[in-house]
Amino acid sequence: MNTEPLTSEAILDAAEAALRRFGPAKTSVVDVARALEVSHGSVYRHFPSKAALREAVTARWLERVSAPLEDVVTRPGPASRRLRDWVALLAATKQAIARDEPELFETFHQIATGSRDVAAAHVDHLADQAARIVADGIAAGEFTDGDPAVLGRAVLHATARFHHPALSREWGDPATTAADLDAVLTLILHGLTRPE
Amino acid sequence: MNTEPLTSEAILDAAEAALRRFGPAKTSVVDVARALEVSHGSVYRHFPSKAALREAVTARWLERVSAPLEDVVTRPGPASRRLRDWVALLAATKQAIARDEPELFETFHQIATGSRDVAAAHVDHLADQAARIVADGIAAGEFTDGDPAVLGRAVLHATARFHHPALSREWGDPATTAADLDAVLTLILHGLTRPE
DNA sequence: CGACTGACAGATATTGACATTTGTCAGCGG
DNA sequence: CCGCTGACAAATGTCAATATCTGTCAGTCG
Repeated sequence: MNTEPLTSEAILDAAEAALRRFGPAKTSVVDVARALEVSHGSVYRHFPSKAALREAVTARWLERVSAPLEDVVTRPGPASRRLRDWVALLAATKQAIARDEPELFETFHQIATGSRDVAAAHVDHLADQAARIVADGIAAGEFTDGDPAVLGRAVLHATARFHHPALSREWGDPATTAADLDAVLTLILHGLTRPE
Repeated sequence: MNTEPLTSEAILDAAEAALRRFGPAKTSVVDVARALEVSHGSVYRHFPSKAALREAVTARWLERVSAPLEDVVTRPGPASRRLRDWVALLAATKQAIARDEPELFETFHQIATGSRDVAAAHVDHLADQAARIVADGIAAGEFTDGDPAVLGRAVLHATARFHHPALSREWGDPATTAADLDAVLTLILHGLTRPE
């Protein structure tokens, strides 16, 4: 048969492919093992449970979501522009996946609501990225003073409607959604209160 | 038997009581009719379907949510204070119901996701209330210029995490949640950009 | 020896016969 | 007449028998 050794990476690839094809409800560990032409017992040598396997798939997938965002965080330019682009990219990415890969998106959402750890780590990661842009803006004198950690978290919360999976049903027409997000971003950047 | 005529209001009362007692999944039209000591056929003379009946219950219940908010909209005082209180009251009301009346809350959420009309009307109503406070603030020179309708909607969207039923799972500790909402409200009212 | 298998027990999901519910309507009674 | 009833068909829900799946582990193979 196959002389290649079975790796965790190969299992993750097969698991992701199976989740894409069958969806979270219809994907069994046996399905994944069958695709790799091994017994399902072998899969359990690499992952302690089905839940752990699905979490690993989700973690890897979330990493692929946040990696391109990192570029926006570290690139040069005004913080206000980068914060706008960062949120817009985050929202566009999540919305595109919800539209084009509903199976994987549902898996992610299920795990995010089920086991808190993976989701919480992702949220912390995003909040940190936002906080770093805010910190840059404060350092450059572009933004008003404040705790970057608190402000980054607030930016993420204020834009939750446009990137939180639980609200994917609200994402109707992309143009309207983009306009609504733009209004919220303008509100965050300018604020309501008139400067003295 | 009972000589009183059967009214839509009486049916709504009975339906709400039944939903509270049995929950949305276990409440049948027959249950509602039995409580009123009529046949279930009579209920269908007042509401064309079970879905319509549940929507009517939800609409009446949503009205009871937004009525107290109206007081905050029309009362005197600075717009910034009223906007803060309005959002805080909206969030606190939704969160209290999610905690204390999970049955009714689940019914509402189910209908909100299922049939768009009732939910959309409620969202429009709330956006309008926010817009009126914003309009007051602009008229008083307290807020910067802008379209109140757009800004009211943006305020509702930016605070969705704290009152949208789909995100009720995120409402963990009330103190932390209140602090997070406070950070978002401060962000909205002050904005990030430093005034020149 | 270490990676893998395959049989196994307990947990979970599927199926299909059965019961309840939704929604309609002809007709009863005030 | 008008509001209500109750019998009914179709849709939906329930439940127990059955099948599949998860997770374990003693044993096989290279």
